[in-house]
Amino acid sequence: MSKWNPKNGRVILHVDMNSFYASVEAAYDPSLKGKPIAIAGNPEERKGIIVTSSYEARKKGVKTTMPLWQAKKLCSNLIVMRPNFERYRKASKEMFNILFRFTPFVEPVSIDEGYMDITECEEYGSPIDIANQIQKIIYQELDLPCSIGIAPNKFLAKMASDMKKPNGITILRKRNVQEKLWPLSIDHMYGVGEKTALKLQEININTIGDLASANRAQLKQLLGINGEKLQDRANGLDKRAVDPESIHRFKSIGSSQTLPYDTVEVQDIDRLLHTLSRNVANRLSRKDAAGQTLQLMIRFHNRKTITRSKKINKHIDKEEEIFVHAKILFEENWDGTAIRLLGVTVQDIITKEQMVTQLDLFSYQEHQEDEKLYEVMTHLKDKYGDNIIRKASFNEKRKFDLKTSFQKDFLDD
DNA sequence: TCTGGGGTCCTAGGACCC
DNA sequence: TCTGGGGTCCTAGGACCC
Repeated sequence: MSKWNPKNGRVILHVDMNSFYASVEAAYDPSLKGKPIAIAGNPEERKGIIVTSSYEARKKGVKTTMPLWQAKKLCSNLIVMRPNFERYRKASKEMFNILFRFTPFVEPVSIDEGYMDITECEEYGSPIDIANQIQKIIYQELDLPCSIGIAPNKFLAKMASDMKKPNGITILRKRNVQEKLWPLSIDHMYGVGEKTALKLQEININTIGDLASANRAQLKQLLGINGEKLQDRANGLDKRAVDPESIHRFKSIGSSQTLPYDTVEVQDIDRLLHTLSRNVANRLSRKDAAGQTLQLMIRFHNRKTITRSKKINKHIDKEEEIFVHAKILFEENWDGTAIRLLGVTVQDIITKEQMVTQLDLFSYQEHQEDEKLYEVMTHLKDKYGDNIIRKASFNEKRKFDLKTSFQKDFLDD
């Protein structure tokens, strides 16, 4: 077997579990196998939409996010189950542990899919051998089906894993892009959603091949930087590394909930805000983290949705702190009409460990500077009054530097 | 009879600083 | 009375994904 050669490039796998939640349920209760299953929320609480469905249900036209009543109309013998996230998280963990047997370069991207960089995994055989082994082990040990894409980069691997479902293994080499990728409809491209597809179709870009050869300047004008990124991908180019650490660098933690009925009752609203704040606080505490920005989402009765956020002068992680800030934002932004959904998210998250480091730096450097500046400002305010800064004209302002000339003025005094 | 909940990344305008 | 432009932070919203 040939040694690794930089010229050969990387070998990336994308492992994608097939109708994951439904498959986990069927593995748990084998009597469900071969039957049309759907995982859906409770319609009594206005959460009756399809989260996932088995292939048997999909054959009848059942699709993710479809309202439950609509799915039942298409598939009268549909077996409907509530989601059991504990069960799915456990299966997910076991699945990723199997991937880690081959390499530490595993990047989970969601509960049911992940990338692997197997460039240096020759000891386990060729890429296709490895994909076969992974698929077999996941099936034997967990009784779960998956599709695997093999390619020189993440984008192509992702597109490849989508080509054969369920239980597929697809190799997508750069030299096959023209034949295998370009004929695909533009709305099948990863990264192209409904809005972008419409925009592209308007300028006569209907396939991935059309995008690959489109006028780059026009794309940039239409979609901004994303236009160039998508065109590179359409040409099979994607330099993103498989990053096993990305899972640890989470940036926000949030919780949102649709109310069983629209409400204007302050008790209902407060109860929900407390529940959401508690959810977020619990998850922050499990990750030993805190965040500096609080975001509130309000969906009104007419589905109009707004988000309002506020940066706070400290990192927060307790239920009460989160609640108080969420409540303030709510009061500032509620027009008194009925509420459908509320969401609370903590952003700008850092771990407690990082917080200690930052605090140390702050107290030894910036804090001292701040104190000096505060003295200066107090002095100037006493001398010139409260509006000194606001009164200064543009011209005067640009001549002065708060930190230097104000201090100089003060020290010369 | 409609349309959940968890995220990430990007953009854009105004404030503010230099 | 005339008067710039670049960089960063904050906030709101949009697009996308599973």
